[in-house]
Amino acid sequence: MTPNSPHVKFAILASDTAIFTVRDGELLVRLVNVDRPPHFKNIPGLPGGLLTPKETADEAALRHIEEKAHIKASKLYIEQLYTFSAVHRDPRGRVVAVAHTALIPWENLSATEQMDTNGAQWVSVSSAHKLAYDHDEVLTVAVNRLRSRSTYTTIVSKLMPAEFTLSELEKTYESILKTQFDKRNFRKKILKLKILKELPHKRTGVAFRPAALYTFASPKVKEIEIL
Amino acid sequence: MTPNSPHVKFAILASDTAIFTVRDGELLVRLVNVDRPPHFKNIPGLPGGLLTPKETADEAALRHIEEKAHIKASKLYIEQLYTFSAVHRDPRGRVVAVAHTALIPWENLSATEQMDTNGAQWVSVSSAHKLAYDHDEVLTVAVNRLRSRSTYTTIVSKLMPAEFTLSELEKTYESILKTQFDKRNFRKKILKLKILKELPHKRTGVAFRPAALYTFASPKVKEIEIL
DNA sequence: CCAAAAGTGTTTTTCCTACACCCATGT
DNA sequence: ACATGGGTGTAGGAAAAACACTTTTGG
Repeated sequence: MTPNSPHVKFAILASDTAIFTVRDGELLVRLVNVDRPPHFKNIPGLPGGLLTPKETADEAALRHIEEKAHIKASKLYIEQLYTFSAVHRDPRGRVVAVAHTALIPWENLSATEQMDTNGAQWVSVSSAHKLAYDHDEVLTVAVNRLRSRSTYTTIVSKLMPAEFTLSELEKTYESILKTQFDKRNFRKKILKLKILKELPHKRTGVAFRPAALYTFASPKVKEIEIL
Repeated sequence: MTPNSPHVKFAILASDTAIFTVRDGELLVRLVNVDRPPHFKNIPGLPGGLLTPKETADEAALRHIEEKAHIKASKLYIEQLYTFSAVHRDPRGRVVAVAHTALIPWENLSATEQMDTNGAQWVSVSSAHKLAYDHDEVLTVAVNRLRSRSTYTTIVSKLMPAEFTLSELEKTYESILKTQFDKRNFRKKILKLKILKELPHKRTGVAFRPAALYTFASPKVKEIEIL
């Protein structure tokens, strides 16, 4: 069996993505409408689709994000998650899916991207169930991996806007990990890691004491014990 | 483009595996001979091969491990690593590879499995270079992931035999992480985690004080801060 | 009795946790 | 002046790090 034997070209490759953001202390995922009768009639699912011969799994993921989730792909951070290769995961035939996780700060979304449009919508992760294909499983793996990676990498940086307060960062961690932190201890811990830079200006236009603004010192997601 | 259009079945799926073991404080990887002229003439590479329509990526990985690395697959622990989908990663055509990491304690290998046979050989990770296909990259990703996971999961349990001493466990960590630990502090730390069970008997037949034997309390690989 | 690895305890320092009040601003 | 979230310090306990000698066995 070699790559030139036509009979080995049986599989179809797909790419599905769990796109996350955090709004008002809640972890959201972007779902799209899946309408593929007879198996799926207007069922929510993760945005995704087939690979073309000339693109990598990442490129296909980004393309389908634009086409189906209606979010500009260049604004997203994307990571490969897991490849789902169960023989009957797609009822229509053998489709192997390379799943991805994508992250975007809510503030970086345009007004239309924040909206529910063209069958795409932002849904709280806790209420995203009964998805098409094996997307319940994909989403579970994605959320678990995001939780896990939040504790030993700087991946949360990809959910924060360019400038943010320490309280906002704390709320983001709390919404991902579903825990509460002590404000003073959280600040001490994060600042000791030296992964943030304090900015010279402060948040203005609020009806209370203006908070100091921070930014991540490096755009790279680094492995470092966080919490 | 649907799964029924024949032109989307362009890709060939493969599965490659980095099989690791530790012998004498050295991390080894199993390499096989790749002989696919004109591109690869007797070049070392990771064991792997194509998927058939009826098997998952994991099943294909285990099958190729038996066929090419000549190691009984049921003895291995296997985890999916990453899917490599670069368009030209295989010079013969579009082949997407789902790479895996497999682990086995050296002591669990049979005499023939420990040997270099049929083009398969155990090679120190530090001297495994110039591999076929993109296997240099695959191996780098595999080693980095193994290192990383050693610090926050109990994955090292899959490199330890059923019974081992604390010194042997320490040496295994040291060979993976390329660091040295203080014997006393290492013991305190590991024992405090309660992931080991002390066995009632001791190592016999050695020309020095017999060491207490331990085993992992659970066969599962768990996420827990280790080092 | 020697060689070899096993096993152990203390001190110091760092880190974690729990906890409550004053501060700066806009309205 | 008040409402709102911002920002801070300390004490006590736990964990980490540094460090060297005694023990047990086979030969």
